[in-house]
Amino acid sequence: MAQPVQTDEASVTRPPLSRKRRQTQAKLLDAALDAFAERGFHGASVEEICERAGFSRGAFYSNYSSKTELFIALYHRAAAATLQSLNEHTTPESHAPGRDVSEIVSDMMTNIPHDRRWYLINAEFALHAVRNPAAAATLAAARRKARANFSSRITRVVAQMGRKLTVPVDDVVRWLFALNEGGVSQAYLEPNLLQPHDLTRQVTPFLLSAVTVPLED
Amino acid sequence: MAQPVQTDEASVTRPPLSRKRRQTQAKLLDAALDAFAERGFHGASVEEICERAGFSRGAFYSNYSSKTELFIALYHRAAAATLQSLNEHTTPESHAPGRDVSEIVSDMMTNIPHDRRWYLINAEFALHAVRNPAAAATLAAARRKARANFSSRITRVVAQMGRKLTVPVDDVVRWLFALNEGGVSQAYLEPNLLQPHDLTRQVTPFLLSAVTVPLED
DNA sequence: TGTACATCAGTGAACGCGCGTTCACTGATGTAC
DNA sequence: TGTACATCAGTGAACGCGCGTTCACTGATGTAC
Repeated sequence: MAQPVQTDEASVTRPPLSRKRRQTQAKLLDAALDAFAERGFHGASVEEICERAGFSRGAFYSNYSSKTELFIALYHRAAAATLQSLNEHTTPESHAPGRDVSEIVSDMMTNIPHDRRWYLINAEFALHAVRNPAAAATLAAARRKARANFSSRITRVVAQMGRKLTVPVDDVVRWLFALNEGGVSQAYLEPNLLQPHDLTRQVTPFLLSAVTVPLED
Repeated sequence: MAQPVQTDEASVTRPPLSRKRRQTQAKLLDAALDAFAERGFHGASVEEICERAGFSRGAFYSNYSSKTELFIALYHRAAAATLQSLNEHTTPESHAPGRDVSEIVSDMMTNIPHDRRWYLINAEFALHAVRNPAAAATLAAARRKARANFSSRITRVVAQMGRKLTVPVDDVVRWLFALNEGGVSQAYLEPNLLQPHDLTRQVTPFLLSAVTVPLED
């Protein structure tokens, strides 16, 4: 009865969903985004999600086989959207004149879109993933993609600015992401002291100066 | 009936707990540490905690008025223990000869005790705190204490090594904590790729070199 | 040192409610001729 | 264009179970004399 939206097994060909069905699922996912963000996975009831979306609980289970599956579908949708928005920001920054690598990379980092709801859902999924290897694999894969995006953009910018890195670019990206994650977390804890990207903006220039040198050619 | 262990209102003088009672509470807290770490706040049932501790649920409610209150008591106990262990590490590091500030601070950071259970409980509490101002205040206060500990130790070490900081020490400590939090989180997600303090150990030297200069006197 | 009584600490059965999930059903949409 | 039928999409009442919490109780510990 339920139509799994995500499946690990490939080769499970399924008839495409009707327009109506896709709309219903989108509304359920929108409602779930708000509900999970406000109350967390356990705190948000299936009934609340359905009410917000304007459907009955039966409709829910006609589209998703469980609350967990809905959460996973929501995660995938949001992760895909984030990745796409990263790919669209594809480094026009480096064309700006009179700026150095530190500033450009700092801008790249602070241009990472942030959304409180997505932060909360991501954090909850990450916490779940520490206890659950399958979820950890999903999350690690999503993060690898995001890091790969930054690795290639940073590599390009560094070369364009006539410099080179003294450590592997993948390490630098991990450091930047760790810094950003911790900084965003501090900001959400003390919202009147810090904005989400404040720490990242402050530290990234120091870090990039410390790991780049002029390209000897 | 229940004996609140923590109270915001001061001046509520209460007779001291008997030895037996303190033992019971300690056993319940020990059991809760394991149970909450393994299954999370919602996943761990009161019954499971009581079973692990070797008590009935009635004993539980004779000591704590609710599951939430137990969690908070657990958080305070663990936070106090962590802080105490930090205060005991009170910078004998700087006596070692032939080392620079970067290495010493890097050691300080990587000597922060880490415990998977405590990480999980802390992360869950932090997530809760983003949605709950009262919890945010509690958590922010605990973190301020931990940062203050590092601020004073770093200030001392930097001066002893004949250098000075180019940015406020409190900012540097925030950056180091953000980096550490993000790094530990990455490590718990990919435990076979990273150890909890790997990123911190790699980055701290870069960061400290970038923000210290020789002391001109 | 023994007795009577009060308080303390913990027991365990019962309650009740919220919530995830199921299922028999109905109206709407699509299809064949 | 109309009719008959099958499939689709969603309804909403009901189920049942797990879990947090309560409460009447009992045995252990402390106190007064």
